[in-house]
Amino acid sequence: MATERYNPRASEPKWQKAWAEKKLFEARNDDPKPKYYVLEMFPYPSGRIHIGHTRNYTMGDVVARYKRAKGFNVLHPMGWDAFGMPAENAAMQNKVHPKEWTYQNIATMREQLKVMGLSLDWAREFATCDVDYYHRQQMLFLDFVEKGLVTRKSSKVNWDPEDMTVLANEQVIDGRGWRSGALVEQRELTQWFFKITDYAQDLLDSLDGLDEWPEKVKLMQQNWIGRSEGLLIRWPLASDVAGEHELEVYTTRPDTIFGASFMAVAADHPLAKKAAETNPELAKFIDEVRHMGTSVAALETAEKKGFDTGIRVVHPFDDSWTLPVYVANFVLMEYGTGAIFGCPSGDQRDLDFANKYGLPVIPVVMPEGGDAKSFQITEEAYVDDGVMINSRFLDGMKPDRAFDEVAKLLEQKTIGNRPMAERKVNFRLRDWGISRQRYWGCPIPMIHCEDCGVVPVPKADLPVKLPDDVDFDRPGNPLDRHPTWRHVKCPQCGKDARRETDTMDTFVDSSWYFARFTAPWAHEPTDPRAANEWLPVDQYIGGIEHAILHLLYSRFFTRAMRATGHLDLAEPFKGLFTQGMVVHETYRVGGASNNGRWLSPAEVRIEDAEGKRRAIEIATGEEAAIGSLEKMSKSKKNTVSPEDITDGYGADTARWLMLSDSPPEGDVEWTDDGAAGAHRFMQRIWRLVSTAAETLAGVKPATADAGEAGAVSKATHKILKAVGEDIEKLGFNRAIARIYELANVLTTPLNQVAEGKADPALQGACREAVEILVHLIAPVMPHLAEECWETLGGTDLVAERPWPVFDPALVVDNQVTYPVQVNGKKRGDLTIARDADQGAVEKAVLALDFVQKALEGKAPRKVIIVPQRIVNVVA
RNA sequence: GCGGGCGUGGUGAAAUUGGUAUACACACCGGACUUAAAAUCCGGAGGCUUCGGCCAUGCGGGUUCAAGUCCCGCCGCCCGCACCA
Repeated sequence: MATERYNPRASEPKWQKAWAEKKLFEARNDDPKPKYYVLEMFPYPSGRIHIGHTRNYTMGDVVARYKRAKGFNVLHPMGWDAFGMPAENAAMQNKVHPKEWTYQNIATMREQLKVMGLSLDWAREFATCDVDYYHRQQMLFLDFVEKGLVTRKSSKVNWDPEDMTVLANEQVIDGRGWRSGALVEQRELTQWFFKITDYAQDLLDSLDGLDEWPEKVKLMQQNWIGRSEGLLIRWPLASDVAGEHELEVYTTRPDTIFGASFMAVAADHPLAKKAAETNPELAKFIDEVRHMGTSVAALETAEKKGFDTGIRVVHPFDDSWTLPVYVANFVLMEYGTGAIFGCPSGDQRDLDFANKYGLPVIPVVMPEGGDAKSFQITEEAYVDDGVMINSRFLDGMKPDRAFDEVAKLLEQKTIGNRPMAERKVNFRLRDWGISRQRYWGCPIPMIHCEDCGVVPVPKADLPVKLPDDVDFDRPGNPLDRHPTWRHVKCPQCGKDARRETDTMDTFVDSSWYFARFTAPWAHEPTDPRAANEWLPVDQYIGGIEHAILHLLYSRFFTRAMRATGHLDLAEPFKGLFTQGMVVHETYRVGGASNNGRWLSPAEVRIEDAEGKRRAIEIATGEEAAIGSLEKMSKSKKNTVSPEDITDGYGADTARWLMLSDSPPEGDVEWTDDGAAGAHRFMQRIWRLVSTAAETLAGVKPATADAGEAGAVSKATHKILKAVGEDIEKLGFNRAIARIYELANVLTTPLNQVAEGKADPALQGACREAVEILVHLIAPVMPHLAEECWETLGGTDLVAERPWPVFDPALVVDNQVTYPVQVNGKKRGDLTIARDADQGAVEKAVLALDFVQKALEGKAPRKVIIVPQRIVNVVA
């Protein structure tokens, strides 16, 4: 009888080797089985695997192993999102080449992932910094250029003058560069853009069809795309300004046009610039606005300020009505036309502005049933639905009718030789600027020639390889000061020309890697046949932090790849799942204030004193404040590395812990107790199986339908069904609870078997139950499952075996126990044959003691019988 | 400001989507085994109770035979976007 403890450190490598030798996880593109593509967002090789990765990849692996057992040809690949700034920062700080740093990290992290026993197809592995990969990305770029999906235009960027690079908005913290701390400047730079806005409407509409995506993510994308329907109105200028005779304004509320009391334009608006030429005070104001901070805090607290340009416009419906044009600091050049008309009564911001500058406030919408004569707006704008007032021919209409009326009338009027108004759909979504003044990224394959302009690198000359001989002793882009790399002949005229030295945003790399996995050996970016066969990804799993950018870019890229013939679908991810974070409580000595000192979990000892948990710093004996659960971060030192579990308890324990207790979309707390508990359960399974294994050796699995054995079979098949359903729905925590339940149910019978006290029927049922148990734990604890299977005499691997099939006859009971309520409160139970008709159930219920007592001899008012559920007697 | 979500034991959480509230786990308590401890196994447990019951899913109301679940109003927490016209 095997009674030793299960030793994961010995077993896990053994089974990993066995799987690898049989190449069980290598997907073949010509496999006739139905396909299933499961993918976890690939990691950035920062140095070490984080516990969050462990959770993410465990979830994907459970799905992959389950689907494989269900008979699918499963593609479950892994790669590395390997370009990006941290490699360059490391180069600057530690004098190590970004390439060396990156590949070193990849090597480390690959080994860490292998310890996890993930069923990954390592044959398809690649890193986005492989020349082989970015070569294909450059091919795609050129195809996009040819298709008109790429433009080059000037745009405002956050410029870090110290690091001499463009920063993304999220890299600007309180107006300063996140790394250098230098004050960020706004600069106009000519940049490369992908024309994602061409697909704005399609990207919005297609969200509807993504019914396996979280509503939350779809909503976030919808808001990000930000579609609005409005009217473009051309207001005549009272007198021409430097040849201009109109001001174009975009509005979603043309119905409020009679409430207009001023116009406001952005500081960068052409009209503002022209007016400033002759007005030094205005020029000064515009300059001030430009230098205002762009940080969230600055915007929130910034006072609404304006400056009257002296320019006047004429109201489209009243030649005698003129309105002043202000330059205002809250109007954005990037949205609409960079100009608005202000209707103070219907917009809080406009109202504040009007009150500040003494502009008229005319209420134009009032609540239905209100009194038009007395209705006034002073401090709070009225933004709800209602009826039009003070609006001449619009009076009495609802705002949406007034909208149409104004649109209809102004469309017919003309200004210059254009209509005075046009209906226009506006999007918040901007084109995707991909230029980065960095070294460690995919070079943009373009050449600047003085005579020919911007010329694409001929495909035959690809790849444009990053030069290795670069130095990072100075800030800025090393490609810009490389002695030879940037000098090149113009492919068109042959004259000396200059390479584009910008590289692509790393989001480009991650926007098509899922397609590359389908045929990573292909010479073209994709093998369209393979891509169309495997895609869309059936189940994509990753963090919510990518809900907008990565997922939106990938959706755009798939469309662009379709337009250029690389694949033939629009939506890359059929099912999306966003998993929660791994959190841990924090410890801090020296008070909760800012001067406190954070401690790592390893530095504290938890004591239980009179029911209260206390954390004591081991080194000093000082008590530390226990802080809330927070995302693991280096600054708060509440990180736990996967090795903390795998070194002691093994990969299966780590995998089990990551999926236990908490729903996968929510945060999971890492606790020592949890890890110990998961490990205890693993040992318990091993003990259950291994102690019974000898007695069960010659026993044939059999399903029993009666007696003690029948109860075992019944419970086992019910749980088998439930676990399958839970995994399909990614309800891993529920699946695990069911498995605990099965272990609890089997404990007594299996002990009987081990003690030789079981009859043949119970032995057969137990044999079957144990086999099912082993298959049920296999997706989560694959190594233990193999060890158990071997102990039971299995000659093949669980990893290559099919998922067990439950017997439908066993999951329904012949007898049903109805809870019986009287007036909605449970008073007892009724056990009756499953197929008893309503009449029989009612008769039996009314005969029950407690029901008779409650009815006091009277007839019930009503008896509600919900078949297979509940009975309620209304007295 | 706009949009969305959440609130259930000491703790993480279940609840077939309107049908027995608290499955499963952690922690806790008791028992067995042990010289002892660990490990393991068995058992207990929402609160109050006059032992008939009564009260409990953030608070208050409503719909319903029946509400954690649906509706209305509060309170609290979390997330996303944000000067978007």
